[in-house]
Amino acid sequence: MRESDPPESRPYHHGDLRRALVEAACRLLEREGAAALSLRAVAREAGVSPAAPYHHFKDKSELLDAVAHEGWDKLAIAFQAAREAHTSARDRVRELGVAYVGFANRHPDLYRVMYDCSRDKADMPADVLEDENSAYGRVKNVLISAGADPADEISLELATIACWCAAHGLAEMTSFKQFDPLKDALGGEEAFLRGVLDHVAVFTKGL
Amino acid sequence: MRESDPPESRPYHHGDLRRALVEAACRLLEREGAAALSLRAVAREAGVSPAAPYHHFKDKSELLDAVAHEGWDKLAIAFQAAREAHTSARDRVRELGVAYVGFANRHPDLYRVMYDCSRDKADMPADVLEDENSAYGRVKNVLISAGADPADEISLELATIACWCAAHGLAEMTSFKQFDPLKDALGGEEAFLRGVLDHVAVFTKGL
DNA sequence: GCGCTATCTTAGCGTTGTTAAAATAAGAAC
DNA sequence: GTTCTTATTTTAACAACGCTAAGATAGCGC
Repeated sequence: MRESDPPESRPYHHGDLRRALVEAACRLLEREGAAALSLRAVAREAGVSPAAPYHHFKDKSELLDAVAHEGWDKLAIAFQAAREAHTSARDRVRELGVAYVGFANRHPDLYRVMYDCSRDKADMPADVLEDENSAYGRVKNVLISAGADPADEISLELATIACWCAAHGLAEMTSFKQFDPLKDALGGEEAFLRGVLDHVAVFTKGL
Repeated sequence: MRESDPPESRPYHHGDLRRALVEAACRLLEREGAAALSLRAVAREAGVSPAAPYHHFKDKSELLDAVAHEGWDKLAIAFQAAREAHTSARDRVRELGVAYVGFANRHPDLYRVMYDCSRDKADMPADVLEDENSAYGRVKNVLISAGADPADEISLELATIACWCAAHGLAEMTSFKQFDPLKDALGGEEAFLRGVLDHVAVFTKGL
């Protein structure tokens, strides 16, 4: 009785419904946007009844948490790509920001879910902040490799947060139409991002 | 038949229901938070039927627009207070940021409504950006008074946007619990804000 | 084979945003 | 001052939502 799985219609027990639900949610998010992401719609997309998800997630927000986690993983991948291939310290920091904002622009609804979850919990996922290879840790490392003093932990932390805040703010605002003329004048979205991020000079204290 | 207006129970026609609804919404926002801000709850708070608002607002989002507008006005007032009493250029820019983030911290749910509205329309309210005395214009002026070249319009615009993005990002993230140790180390929330904002050095190009 | 338990479905509750139709009041026309 | 018109408000209803309780189904240990 499932439409997208014609041959041997799915068994009563799904196998890994939890996984299927998260994927259905991501699919919906891309296809219909964040406003359309209801629990019932996700269940529909996965081909199960509206009550089925409650055996795998305590409530809707727990499903969204799982989606958000998926998002942070994807962001980490996008970051990895940006790390290579830039020589100057300034470039590396900036390009990390470009990658970050670029990700948010490519997946605006997913990005929204990610931050809504964080805000509701007043916390970002622990692994985003603590891991050496996490997004946050990576910014910190680039700052160090750019000359920031690793011994001055407080200043390093503040600089990292400043970077992150600017990137997050920009991620939420780049799509504002008011900036269109400026983007045109600079020759495109990416040039605009670089322009803004170049004004977030986190080096003033370090070099 | 209205509880909070005992003597001559309100007339059938309200007088200025539009105004009353916006105020009821603001009251609800402070008292119960953004999650509780339903159209029906607002109508309830104003003492009218669930359908009454539709004669003054096309739909819920239009009511929220009005609430958001109220918010931008309040922010402008908070900005006004911050303008005075700081000598160094750097101080003035930073304190504008502190005022901004402070406002967001004092009215987190209102701030959320303000930005959600902007995002849905992919635009901030025109008067926030265009007015000379608007928040945006004020940042620009402070940057000029701090030495930025008013002739280099593009760079000035980029710097202003950088400031705004950092402030917005910080506004949405200051309440994250991960930053608590750092706040303690620095001696409080305000010191933390100043610390972060000092790393957003938008002057590198100008002075 | 039997029962146990996890999984899924059906049915239903209370809430929401929104609309349609009827009720009410205020103002204009005469 | 009565009547007509129009703006405002109410009642009633719809579909969709999150969530819960009850029962159906099926895999697994025995």
